[in-house]
Amino acid sequence: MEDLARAAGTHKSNFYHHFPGGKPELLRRGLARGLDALDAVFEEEPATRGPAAERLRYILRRAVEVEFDLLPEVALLLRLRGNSEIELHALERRRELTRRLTDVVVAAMNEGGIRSDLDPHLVARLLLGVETSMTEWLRRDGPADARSIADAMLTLAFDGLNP
Amino acid sequence: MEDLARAAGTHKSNFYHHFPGGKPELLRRGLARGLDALDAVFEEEPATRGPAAERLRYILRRAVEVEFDLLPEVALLLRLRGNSEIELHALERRRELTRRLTDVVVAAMNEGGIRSDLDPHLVARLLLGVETSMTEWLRRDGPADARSIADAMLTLAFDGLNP
DNA sequence: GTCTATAAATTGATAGAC
DNA sequence: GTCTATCAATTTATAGAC
Repeated sequence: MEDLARAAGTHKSNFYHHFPGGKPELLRRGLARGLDALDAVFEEEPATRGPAAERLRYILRRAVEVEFDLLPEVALLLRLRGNSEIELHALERRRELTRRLTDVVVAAMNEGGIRSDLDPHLVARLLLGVETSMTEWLRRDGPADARSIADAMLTLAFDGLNP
Repeated sequence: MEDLARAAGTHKSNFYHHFPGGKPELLRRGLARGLDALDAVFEEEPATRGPAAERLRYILRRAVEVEFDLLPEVALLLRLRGNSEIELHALERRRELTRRLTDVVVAAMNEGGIRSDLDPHLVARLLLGVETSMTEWLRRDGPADARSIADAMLTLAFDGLNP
């Protein structure tokens, strides 16, 4: 909290004065921002219509963009342990995200848009794992932009490494 | 430390009595175990000879097995922040692992074993990201074993989702 | 609104009895 | 070797002056 107040150019006491709720509320809001942004992707028009395989591609691409925009918040989602009510609630929301992604994977399999010989829940977890693990090395000022990273990620996920 | 001592069926003081170095040494050893195990995979015979694409498949498969065997230790590698000398050293070793994996990816590309239109360093990061993110949901007593998870992961990475 | 000072709780670690 | 008691540092949070 000392470091945060310093970064904001003030003191801890002033920070608490202007920000009721303290550390737990800070965590709650950060997690909510990341989760809301990822939830919102599923509500975007291209994520709700058309072939499920295309919706899946869209969602994965937009998720990379969200990570670029909300890097600290999404990074929090990678580090949840469930050590408090706030973390438990965020974990449940993260699981709900996995379920929504799984639903799209299942739909794409049923439509024949993607291969159907893999466990859809496992596929969703692996895809979400690639996404969230990016927060470890993504930098908004890094050499690659969101689009090129999403391109590579989608090529890897859909076309595979085989030549 | 209280929780750890309790889990070991004793008290903090007794824990410190039998384990010089305290918390930092505990972290150092945990990280070293995970890193040593992953390093060792690269030294195994199938990882050192034959087509690079096959070596890559072998390394990724063995990494899943290592995660099953050393779940808590490998999970630590996902949460490094560099807040101490110990973490900085572990981060450097984790980067070295990424470099070794990148080398195999580059070799596979040069041999024509995998597609070469992607940035090899990015590919290595994405693959390592899938691996490390598994520690979030892998359970040794879970429904799937290491082999079937590795199978699915390799199918996804090499053949892709396209039908 | 912003500061200094300090309370209150947690926790990494040790002393010392037995 | 194992325990109780406690220290000491850290850190979350507040009181109260200005």
